[in-house]
Amino acid sequence: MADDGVSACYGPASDCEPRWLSADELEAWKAVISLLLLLPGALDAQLQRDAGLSMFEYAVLSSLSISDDRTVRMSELAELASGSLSRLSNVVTRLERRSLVRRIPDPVDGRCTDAVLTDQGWDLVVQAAPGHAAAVRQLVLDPLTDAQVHSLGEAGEQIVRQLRRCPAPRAEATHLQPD
Amino acid sequence: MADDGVSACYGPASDCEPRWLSADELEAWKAVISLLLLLPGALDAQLQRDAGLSMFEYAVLSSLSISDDRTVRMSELAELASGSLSRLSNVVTRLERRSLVRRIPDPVDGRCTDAVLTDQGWDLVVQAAPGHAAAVRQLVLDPLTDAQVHSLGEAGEQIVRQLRRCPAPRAEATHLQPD
DNA sequence: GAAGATTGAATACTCAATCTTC
DNA sequence: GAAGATTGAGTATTCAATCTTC
Repeated sequence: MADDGVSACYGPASDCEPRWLSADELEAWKAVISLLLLLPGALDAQLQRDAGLSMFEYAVLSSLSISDDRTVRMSELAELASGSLSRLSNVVTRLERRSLVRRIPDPVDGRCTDAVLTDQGWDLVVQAAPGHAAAVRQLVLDPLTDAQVHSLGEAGEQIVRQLRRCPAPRAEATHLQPD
Repeated sequence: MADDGVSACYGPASDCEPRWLSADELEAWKAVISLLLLLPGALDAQLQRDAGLSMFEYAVLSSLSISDDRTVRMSELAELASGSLSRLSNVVTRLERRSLVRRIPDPVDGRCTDAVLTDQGWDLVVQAAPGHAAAVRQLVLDPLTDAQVHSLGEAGEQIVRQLRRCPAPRAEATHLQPD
Protein backbone atom coordinates (compact mmCIF):
# COMPACT_ATOMS: atom_id res chain seq x y z
CA MET A 1 0.00 0.00 0.00
CA ALA A 2 2.89 2.34 0.75
CA ASP A 3 4.80 1.17 -2.30
CA ASP A 4 2.37 2.57 -4.84
CA GLY A 5 4.95 3.35 -7.47
CA VAL A 6 5.36 6.96 -6.44
CA SER A 7 9.07 7.61 -6.35
CA ALA A 8 10.72 10.46 -4.52
CA CYS A 9 14.35 11.41 -4.24
CA TYR A 10 16.23 11.43 -1.00
CA GLY A 11 19.33 13.32 -2.00
CA PRO A 12 19.89 15.36 -5.15
CA ALA A 13 16.77 16.31 -7.09
CA SER A 14 17.85 14.50 -10.23
CA ASP A 15 19.06 10.99 -10.83
CA CYS A 16 15.95 9.12 -9.71
CA GLU A 17 17.06 5.52 -9.96
CA PRO A 18 15.18 2.19 -9.95
CA ARG A 19 14.50 1.42 -6.30
CA TRP A 20 14.67 4.74 -4.55
CA LEU A 21 12.59 5.64 -1.53
CA SER A 22 8.80 5.80 -1.89
CA ALA A 23 6.93 8.88 -0.67
CA ASP A 24 5.97 7.17 2.57
CA GLU A 25 9.46 5.86 3.13
CA LEU A 26 10.96 9.27 2.49
CA GLU A 27 8.54 10.89 4.89
CA ALA A 28 9.36 8.33 7.56
CA TRP A 29 13.05 8.67 7.01
CA LYS A 30 13.07 12.44 7.23
CA ALA A 31 11.19 12.24 10.51
CA VAL A 32 13.61 9.66 11.89
CA ILE A 33 16.71 11.60 10.98
CA SER A 34 15.33 14.78 12.55
CA LEU A 35 14.53 12.74 15.62
CA LEU A 36 18.07 11.38 15.78
CA LEU A 37 19.52 14.86 15.47
CA LEU A 38 17.17 16.76 17.80
CA LEU A 39 15.88 14.46 20.53
CA PRO A 40 19.17 13.51 22.21
CA GLY A 41 20.01 17.17 22.74
CA ALA A 42 16.65 17.92 24.28
CA LEU A 43 16.79 14.96 26.64
CA ASP A 44 20.39 15.62 27.58
CA ALA A 45 19.52 19.22 28.37
CA GLN A 46 16.89 18.26 30.91
CA LEU A 47 19.00 15.56 32.54
CA GLN A 48 22.07 17.75 32.62
CA ARG A 49 20.23 20.63 34.19
CA ASP A 50 18.34 18.61 36.78
CA ALA A 51 20.79 15.84 37.62
CA GLY A 52 24.11 16.61 35.94
CA LEU A 53 23.82 13.49 33.80
CA SER A 54 23.87 12.72 30.11
CA MET A 55 21.32 10.37 28.58
CA PHE A 56 23.94 7.65 28.36
CA GLU A 57 25.05 8.16 31.95
CA TYR A 58 21.44 7.92 33.02
CA ALA A 59 21.03 4.71 31.04
CA VAL A 60 24.07 3.28 32.82
CA LEU A 61 22.92 4.20 36.31
CA SER A 62 19.37 3.13 35.56
CA SER A 63 20.52 -0.24 34.25
CA LEU A 64 22.53 -0.81 37.38
CA SER A 65 19.66 0.23 39.61
CA ILE A 66 17.35 -2.50 38.31
CA SER A 67 19.98 -5.27 38.38
CA ASP A 68 20.64 -7.80 41.12
CA ASP A 69 22.91 -6.36 43.80
CA ARG A 70 23.03 -3.23 41.68
CA THR A 71 26.01 -4.88 40.04
CA VAL A 72 26.70 -5.65 36.37
CA ARG A 73 29.78 -6.75 34.45
CA MET A 74 31.12 -3.99 32.19
CA SER A 75 30.56 -5.80 28.91
CA GLU A 76 27.03 -6.70 29.88
CA LEU A 77 26.37 -3.17 31.06
CA ALA A 78 27.51 -1.82 27.72
CA GLU A 79 24.83 -3.94 26.05
CA LEU A 80 22.17 -2.86 28.52
CA ALA A 81 22.98 0.80 28.06
CA SER A 82 23.31 0.50 24.28
CA GLY A 83 26.88 1.73 24.08
CA SER A 84 30.35 0.49 23.21
CA LEU A 85 32.58 -0.98 25.88
CA SER A 86 35.06 1.81 25.35
CA ARG A 87 32.46 4.50 25.78
CA LEU A 88 31.17 2.79 28.88
CA SER A 89 34.62 2.53 30.38
CA ASN A 90 35.21 6.25 29.96
CA VAL A 91 31.82 7.10 31.40
CA VAL A 92 32.22 4.79 34.37
CA THR A 93 35.53 6.45 35.13
CA ARG A 94 33.74 9.79 35.33
CA LEU A 95 30.90 8.34 37.41
CA GLU A 96 33.44 6.78 39.73
CA ARG A 97 35.07 10.16 40.32
CA ARG A 98 31.67 11.41 41.40
CA SER A 99 31.25 8.38 43.68
CA LEU A 100 28.13 7.26 41.86
CA VAL A 101 29.62 3.94 40.78
CA ARG A 102 32.41 1.67 42.00
CA ARG A 103 34.48 -0.82 40.06
CA ILE A 104 35.41 -4.18 41.53
CA PRO A 105 37.22 -7.07 39.90
CA ASP A 106 34.83 -9.95 39.24
CA PRO A 107 35.41 -12.52 42.00
CA VAL A 108 34.80 -15.42 39.59
CA ASP A 109 36.78 -14.31 36.54
CA GLY A 110 39.54 -11.81 37.19
CA ARG A 111 39.49 -10.55 33.63
CA CYS A 112 36.03 -9.11 34.11
CA THR A 113 35.16 -5.94 35.96
CA ASP A 114 31.93 -5.42 37.83
CA ALA A 115 30.35 -2.00 38.05
CA VAL A 116 28.45 -1.40 41.28
CA LEU A 117 25.98 1.39 41.95
CA THR A 118 26.83 3.21 45.17
CA ASP A 119 24.23 4.49 47.61
CA GLN A 120 24.92 7.95 46.29
CA GLY A 121 24.37 6.73 42.76
CA TRP A 122 21.12 5.09 43.78
CA ASP A 123 19.93 8.29 45.43
CA LEU A 124 20.73 10.29 42.33
CA VAL A 125 18.82 7.95 40.02
CA VAL A 126 15.85 7.93 42.36
CA GLN A 127 15.92 11.70 42.45
CA ALA A 128 16.40 12.10 38.72
CA ALA A 129 13.91 9.50 37.53
CA PRO A 130 10.65 11.45 37.90
CA GLY A 131 11.98 14.49 36.05
CA HIS A 132 13.39 12.36 33.31
CA ALA A 133 10.20 10.39 32.97
CA ALA A 134 8.29 13.66 32.75
CA ALA A 135 10.56 14.88 29.98
CA VAL A 136 10.16 11.64 28.07
CA ARG A 137 6.43 11.97 28.51
CA GLN A 138 6.34 15.56 27.36
CA LEU A 139 8.72 15.24 24.43
CA VAL A 140 7.98 11.75 23.14
CA LEU A 141 4.83 10.17 24.52
CA ASP A 142 2.33 12.98 25.03
CA PRO A 143 2.36 14.11 21.38
CA LEU A 144 1.23 10.61 20.39
CA THR A 145 -2.00 8.65 20.70
CA ASP A 146 -1.91 5.38 22.65
CA ALA A 147 -2.00 3.49 19.37
CA GLN A 148 0.94 5.49 18.04
CA VAL A 149 2.93 4.82 21.19
CA HIS A 150 2.32 1.13 20.85
CA SER A 151 3.22 1.14 17.18
CA LEU A 152 6.33 3.22 17.75
CA GLY A 153 7.48 0.73 20.35
CA GLU A 154 7.08 -2.20 18.01
CA ALA A 155 8.79 -0.45 15.11
CA GLY A 156 11.64 0.66 17.33
CA GLU A 157 12.16 -2.86 18.62
CA GLN A 158 12.25 -4.25 15.10
CA ILE A 159 14.89 -1.76 14.06
CA VAL A 160 17.00 -2.27 17.16
CA ARG A 161 16.83 -6.02 16.71
CA GLN A 162 18.14 -5.59 13.18
CA LEU A 163 20.82 -3.19 14.40
CA ARG A 164 22.15 -5.56 17.02
CA ARG A 165 22.24 -8.35 14.46
CA CYS A 166 24.11 -6.34 11.82
CA PRO A 167 25.36 -2.97 13.09
CA ALA A 168 26.80 -1.65 9.81
CA PRO A 169 25.87 -2.47 6.23
CA ARG A 170 28.52 -4.17 4.16
CA ALA A 171 30.32 -2.01 1.62
CA GLU A 172 29.16 -4.18 -1.25
CA ALA A 173 25.56 -4.01 -0.17
CA THR A 174 25.34 -0.25 -0.12
CA HIS A 175 25.27 0.56 -3.79
CA LEU A 176 22.21 -1.44 -4.59
CA GLN A 177 19.83 -2.72 -1.97
CA PRO A 178 19.47 -6.54 -1.82
CA ASP A 179 15.72 -6.59 -2.58
CA MET B 1 -6.24 1.67 26.09
CA ALA B 2 -2.56 1.64 26.89
CA ASP B 3 -3.23 3.33 30.21
CA ASP B 4 -4.94 0.36 31.79
CA GLY B 5 -3.63 0.98 35.26
CA VAL B 6 -0.64 -1.27 34.85
CA SER B 7 2.30 0.67 36.18
CA ALA B 8 5.91 -0.08 35.41
CA CYS B 9 9.04 1.60 36.63
CA TYR B 10 11.49 3.33 34.38
CA GLY B 11 14.38 3.81 36.72
CA PRO B 12 14.90 2.21 40.11
CA ALA B 13 12.77 -0.82 40.84
CA SER B 14 11.09 0.76 43.85
CA ASP B 15 9.37 4.07 44.35
CA CYS B 16 6.51 3.57 41.90
CA GLU B 17 4.76 6.90 41.97
CA PRO B 18 1.34 8.10 40.77
CA ARG B 19 1.74 8.75 37.04
CA TRP B 20 4.70 6.65 36.00
CA LEU B 21 5.07 5.04 32.60
CA SER B 22 2.60 2.35 31.56
CA ALA B 23 3.89 -0.95 30.19
CA ASP B 24 3.33 0.13 26.62
CA GLU B 25 4.94 3.49 27.20
CA LEU B 26 7.93 1.91 28.88
CA GLU B 27 8.34 -0.52 26.02
CA ALA B 28 8.18 2.29 23.49
CA TRP B 29 10.58 4.43 25.43
CA LYS B 30 13.19 1.71 25.80
CA ALA B 31 13.06 1.10 22.06
CA VAL B 32 13.42 4.80 21.32
CA ILE B 33 16.39 5.30 23.61
CA SER B 34 18.19 2.31 22.12
CA LEU B 35 17.47 3.73 18.71
CA LEU B 36 18.90 7.10 19.68
CA LEU B 37 22.04 5.47 21.03
CA LEU B 38 22.66 2.88 18.31
CA LEU B 39 21.33 4.11 14.98
CA PRO B 40 23.47 7.25 14.53
CA GLY B 41 26.63 5.22 14.92
CA ALA B 42 25.54 2.66 12.37
CA LEU B 43 24.54 5.26 9.81
CA ASP B 44 27.66 7.32 10.40
CA ALA B 45 29.79 4.24 9.90
CA GLN B 46 28.40 3.57 6.44
CA LEU B 47 28.59 7.19 5.35
CA GLN B 48 32.06 7.64 6.75
CA ARG B 49 33.37 4.55 5.07
CA ASP B 50 31.78 5.17 1.68
CA ALA B 51 31.84 8.95 1.41
CA GLY B 52 33.86 10.33 4.32
CA LEU B 53 30.80 12.10 5.68
CA SER B 54 28.92 12.15 8.96
CA MET B 55 25.15 11.94 9.05
CA PHE B 56 24.93 15.63 9.80
CA GLU B 57 27.34 16.54 7.04
CA TYR B 58 25.25 14.47 4.66
CA ALA B 59 22.11 16.25 5.81
CA VAL B 60 23.78 19.59 5.11
CA LEU B 61 24.96 18.67 1.63
CA SER B 62 21.69 16.97 0.80
CA SER B 63 19.68 20.01 1.92
CA LEU B 64 21.80 22.23 -0.28
CA SER B 65 21.48 19.89 -3.24
CA ILE B 66 17.69 20.14 -3.33
CA SER B 67 17.56 23.92 -2.84
CA ASP B 68 17.34 26.63 -5.51
CA ASP B 69 20.78 27.51 -6.86
CA ARG B 70 22.13 24.96 -4.39
CA THR B 71 22.33 27.92 -2.02
CA VAL B 72 20.87 28.38 1.47
CA ARG B 73 21.41 30.94 4.21
CA MET B 74 23.24 29.49 7.20
CA SER B 75 20.44 29.94 9.71
CA GLU B 76 17.93 28.39 7.34
CA LEU B 77 20.31 25.55 6.57
CA ALA B 78 20.67 24.84 10.27
CA GLU B 79 16.90 24.33 10.45
CA LEU B 80 16.84 22.15 7.37
CA ALA B 81 19.64 19.96 8.66
CA SER B 82 18.23 19.84 12.21
CA GLY B 83 21.27 21.28 13.91
CA SER B 84 22.33 24.36 15.82
CA LEU B 85 23.80 27.31 13.98
CA SER B 86 27.05 26.87 15.84
CA ARG B 87 27.33 23.23 14.91
CA LEU B 88 26.54 24.07 11.31
CA SER B 89 29.15 26.79 11.19
CA ASN B 90 31.85 24.41 12.37
CA VAL B 91 30.78 21.74 9.92
CA VAL B 92 30.63 24.15 6.99
CA THR B 93 34.15 25.26 7.79
CA ARG B 94 35.30 21.66 7.45
CA LEU B 95 33.28 21.12 4.28
CA GLU B 96 34.75 24.31 2.87
CA ARG B 97 38.27 23.02 3.45
CA ARG B 98 37.33 20.00 1.38
CA SER B 99 35.91 22.28 -1.33
CA LEU B 100 32.46 20.74 -1.00
CA VAL B 101 30.79 23.99 0.01
CA ARG B 102 31.56 27.69 -0.41
CA ARG B 103 30.49 30.60 1.76
CA ILE B 104 29.42 33.89 0.24
CA PRO B 105 28.01 36.96 1.99
CA ASP B 106 24.33 37.37 1.23
CA PRO B 107 24.04 40.05 -1.46
CA VAL B 108 20.80 41.41 0.05
CA ASP B 109 21.66 41.45 3.76
CA GLY B 110 25.35 41.56 4.59
CA ARG B 111 24.80 40.07 8.02
CA CYS B 112 23.70 36.79 6.49
CA THR B 113 25.97 34.17 4.98
CA ASP B 114 24.95 31.92 2.13
CA ALA B 115 26.29 28.41 1.86
CA VAL B 116 26.68 27.19 -1.72
CA LEU B 117 27.19 23.60 -2.82
CA THR B 118 30.17 23.32 -5.16
CA ASP B 119 30.28 21.02 -8.17
CA GLN B 120 32.54 18.75 -6.18
CA GLY B 121 30.03 18.75 -3.35
CA TRP B 122 27.23 17.94 -5.76
CA ASP B 123 29.21 15.06 -7.19
CA LEU B 124 29.89 13.67 -3.75
CA VAL B 125 26.23 13.76 -2.73
CA VAL B 126 25.18 12.15 -5.99
CA GLN B 127 27.76 9.47 -5.46
CA ALA B 128 26.92 8.92 -1.80
CA ALA B 129 23.15 8.99 -2.05
CA PRO B 130 22.47 5.44 -3.32
CA GLY B 131 24.66 3.85 -0.66
CA HIS B 132 23.13 5.91 2.06
CA ALA B 133 19.60 5.18 0.87
CA ALA B 134 20.46 1.49 0.84
CA ALA B 135 21.72 1.70 4.42
CA VAL B 136 18.56 3.52 5.52
CA ARG B 137 16.55 0.87 3.77
CA GLN B 138 18.45 -1.99 5.33
CA LEU B 139 18.66 -0.62 8.85
CA VAL B 140 15.39 1.23 9.23
CA LEU B 141 12.82 0.49 6.54
CA ASP B 142 13.27 -3.12 5.58
CA PRO B 143 12.68 -4.49 9.08
CA LEU B 144 9.24 -2.83 9.04
CA THR B 145 5.98 -3.50 7.26
CA ASP B 146 4.57 -0.75 5.04
CA ALA B 147 2.04 0.06 7.72
CA GLN B 148 4.78 0.36 10.33
CA VAL B 149 6.80 2.64 8.08
CA HIS B 150 3.81 4.89 7.61
CA SER B 151 3.03 4.94 11.31
CA LEU B 152 6.64 5.57 12.26
CA GLY B 153 6.70 8.54 9.93
CA GLU B 154 3.62 10.06 11.49
CA ALA B 155 4.79 9.49 15.03
CA GLY B 156 8.20 10.92 14.24
CA GLU B 157 6.69 14.02 12.72
CA GLN B 158 4.51 14.57 15.75
CA ILE B 159 7.47 14.32 18.09
CA VAL B 160 9.66 16.57 15.96
CA ARG B 161 6.87 19.14 15.73
CA GLN B 162 6.68 19.17 19.51
CA LEU B 163 10.47 19.38 19.77
CA ARG B 164 10.72 22.39 17.51
CA ARG B 165 7.98 24.12 19.45
CA CYS B 166 9.52 23.50 22.88
CA PRO B 167 13.04 22.05 22.68
CA ALA B 168 13.64 21.55 26.43
CA PRO B 169 11.14 20.96 29.21
CA ARG B 170 10.96 23.65 31.86
CA ALA B 171 12.63 22.90 35.17
CA GLU B 172 9.34 23.27 37.04
CA ALA B 173 7.54 20.90 34.73
CA THR B 174 9.93 18.04 35.19
CA HIS B 175 9.10 16.88 38.67
CA LEU B 176 5.49 16.20 37.99
CA GLN B 177 4.09 15.89 34.53
CA PRO B 178 1.32 18.39 33.64
CA ASP B 179 -1.31 15.67 33.02
C1' DG C 1 46.94 -16.41 22.52
C1' DA C 2 42.32 -14.86 23.29
C1' DA C 3 38.73 -12.53 26.05
C1' DG C 4 37.71 -8.52 28.82
C1' DA C 5 38.76 -4.03 29.73
C1' DT C 6 41.30 0.35 29.73
C1' DT C 7 43.94 4.18 27.78
C1' DG C 8 45.34 7.96 24.64
C1' DA C 9 45.24 10.56 20.43
C1' DA C 10 42.36 12.58 17.14
C1' DT C 11 38.10 14.47 16.22
C1' DA C 12 33.50 16.49 17.09
C1' DC C 13 29.98 18.87 19.86
C1' DT C 14 28.22 22.46 23.01
C1' DC C 15 27.99 26.72 25.26
C1' DA C 16 29.17 31.25 26.01
C1' DA C 17 31.57 35.12 24.31
C1' DT C 18 32.62 37.83 20.39
C1' DC C 19 32.37 40.06 15.96
C1' DT C 20 29.98 42.27 12.03
C1' DT C 21 26.34 44.39 9.69
C1' DC C 22 21.98 46.33 9.83
C1' DG D 1 21.38 47.56 20.08
C1' DA D 2 19.77 43.49 17.84
C1' DA D 3 20.08 39.82 14.33
C1' DG D 4 23.16 36.66 12.05
C1' DA D 5 27.19 34.21 12.29
C1' DT D 6 31.75 32.73 13.94
C1' DT D 7 35.23 31.38 17.30
C1' DG D 8 37.41 29.10 21.25
C1' DA D 9 37.50 26.59 25.53
C1' DG D 10 35.93 22.66 27.69
C1' DT D 11 34.14 18.14 27.32
C1' DA D 12 32.66 13.74 25.06
C1' DT D 13 33.20 10.08 21.61
C1' DT D 14 35.66 6.96 18.70
C1' DC D 15 39.26 3.94 17.11
C1' DA D 16 43.28 1.61 17.56
C1' DA D 17 46.73 0.11 20.60
C1' DT D 18 47.73 -1.76 25.00
C1' DC D 19 47.39 -4.25 29.29
C1' DT D 20 45.83 -8.08 32.29
C1' DT D 21 44.02 -12.42 33.37
C1' DC D 22 42.54 -16.76 31.90
